[in-house]
Amino acid sequence: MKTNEYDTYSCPVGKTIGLISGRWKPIILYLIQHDINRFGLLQKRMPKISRKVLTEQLRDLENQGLIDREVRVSSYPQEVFYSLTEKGSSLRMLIDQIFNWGTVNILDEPSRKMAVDLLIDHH
Amino acid sequence: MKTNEYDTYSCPVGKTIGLISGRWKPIILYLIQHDINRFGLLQKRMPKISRKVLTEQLRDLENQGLIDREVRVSSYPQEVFYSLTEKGSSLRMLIDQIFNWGTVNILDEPSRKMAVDLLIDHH
DNA sequence: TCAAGAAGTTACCAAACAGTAACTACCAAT
DNA sequence: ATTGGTAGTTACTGTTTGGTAACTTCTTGA
Repeated sequence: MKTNEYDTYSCPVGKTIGLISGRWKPIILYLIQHDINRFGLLQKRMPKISRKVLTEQLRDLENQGLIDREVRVSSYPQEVFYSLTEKGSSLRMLIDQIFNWGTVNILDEPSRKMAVDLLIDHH
Repeated sequence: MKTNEYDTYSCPVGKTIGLISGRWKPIILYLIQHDINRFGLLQKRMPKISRKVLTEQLRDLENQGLIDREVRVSSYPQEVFYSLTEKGSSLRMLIDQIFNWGTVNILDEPSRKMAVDLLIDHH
C-alpha cells in the first residue's frame, strides 16, 4: 500500500468546513434561507455580532458563491437583500444533517428542546 | 413570531463543527478509522503536522469522547494505540457526507481524481 | 552504563480571527 | 441645510490557533 500523505488544505472535508467556519456562517445561511434576508434583520437575530464581522462573513459567503447580494436603489432608504444561491442551498441541506447529528449526540435534553424551539417555521 | 436570537456557541451546528475544527481533526479521525492508529504512523501520513499539534488534537478528540487512547506497556518500546469510539465512528459517517459534498461542489476534475486516490481501501 | 526508539512536553513566536468604537456614504423628507 | 435610517468601513486591540526547536521520560537490548 502506498503511504499517502494527507493535509486538510487539499482535502474536500477541510475545504467544505472552511466555507462555514467563522463563528456565524451556519446561522447566517440558516436565517437567509428563511427570508431573514436584510442586513438589519440579520443583526436583530444575532445581537452579539458586530456590523464589521457581519459584513465580513457576508462577503466571504458571497465570494464563495453561497449567497447573492442585491442592492435595491429604487426604494428609500437604499436596501440590500441577500439570498441563497443553488450551491448555498445544497450546503444548507448538509448543514441540516450536521444539525441533526449535533442535536442527538451533543445536546442534553433541555438544550435539545431549546434548539428545536429556535427552528423557524416549525410548529 | 418571536424574534429569536441566535449564537453559534449555543447551536448544535456550531458545536459539531467545533469538534472537528482544527486543521487536522477530520484527517486524524479518518486515518484512525483505517487502523493508522499509532502516534508515529499518524505522523508519517501527515508529515506537515508537528508533534505538539498532533498531541493537542489527539487530546481534544479524546476529551470530546471521539477516540480512545490505549497505552500498551507490555511491549518495547511502550506503544500507544488510538481507536474510534462509537460516537467518533458516527461522526465519521457525517464527515463522509461532508467529503462527498465537497468533492462534488468544490473540487475541479483533477482534484476530484486525486481525492479519490487518497481514499484508503478503495479499488 | 549507555544508546536508541516511541511518545510526548515546554518555551517561545507568528498569523488568523473576533471584537469595540468611531467614522462614512447615500438619499429622501422636512 | 439638517436629520434619520440603512448599510457599511477603518483603526486598533485582544484571543485563539498553529508552528519550530529543543528538551524529557520510559524502557530494553548491546
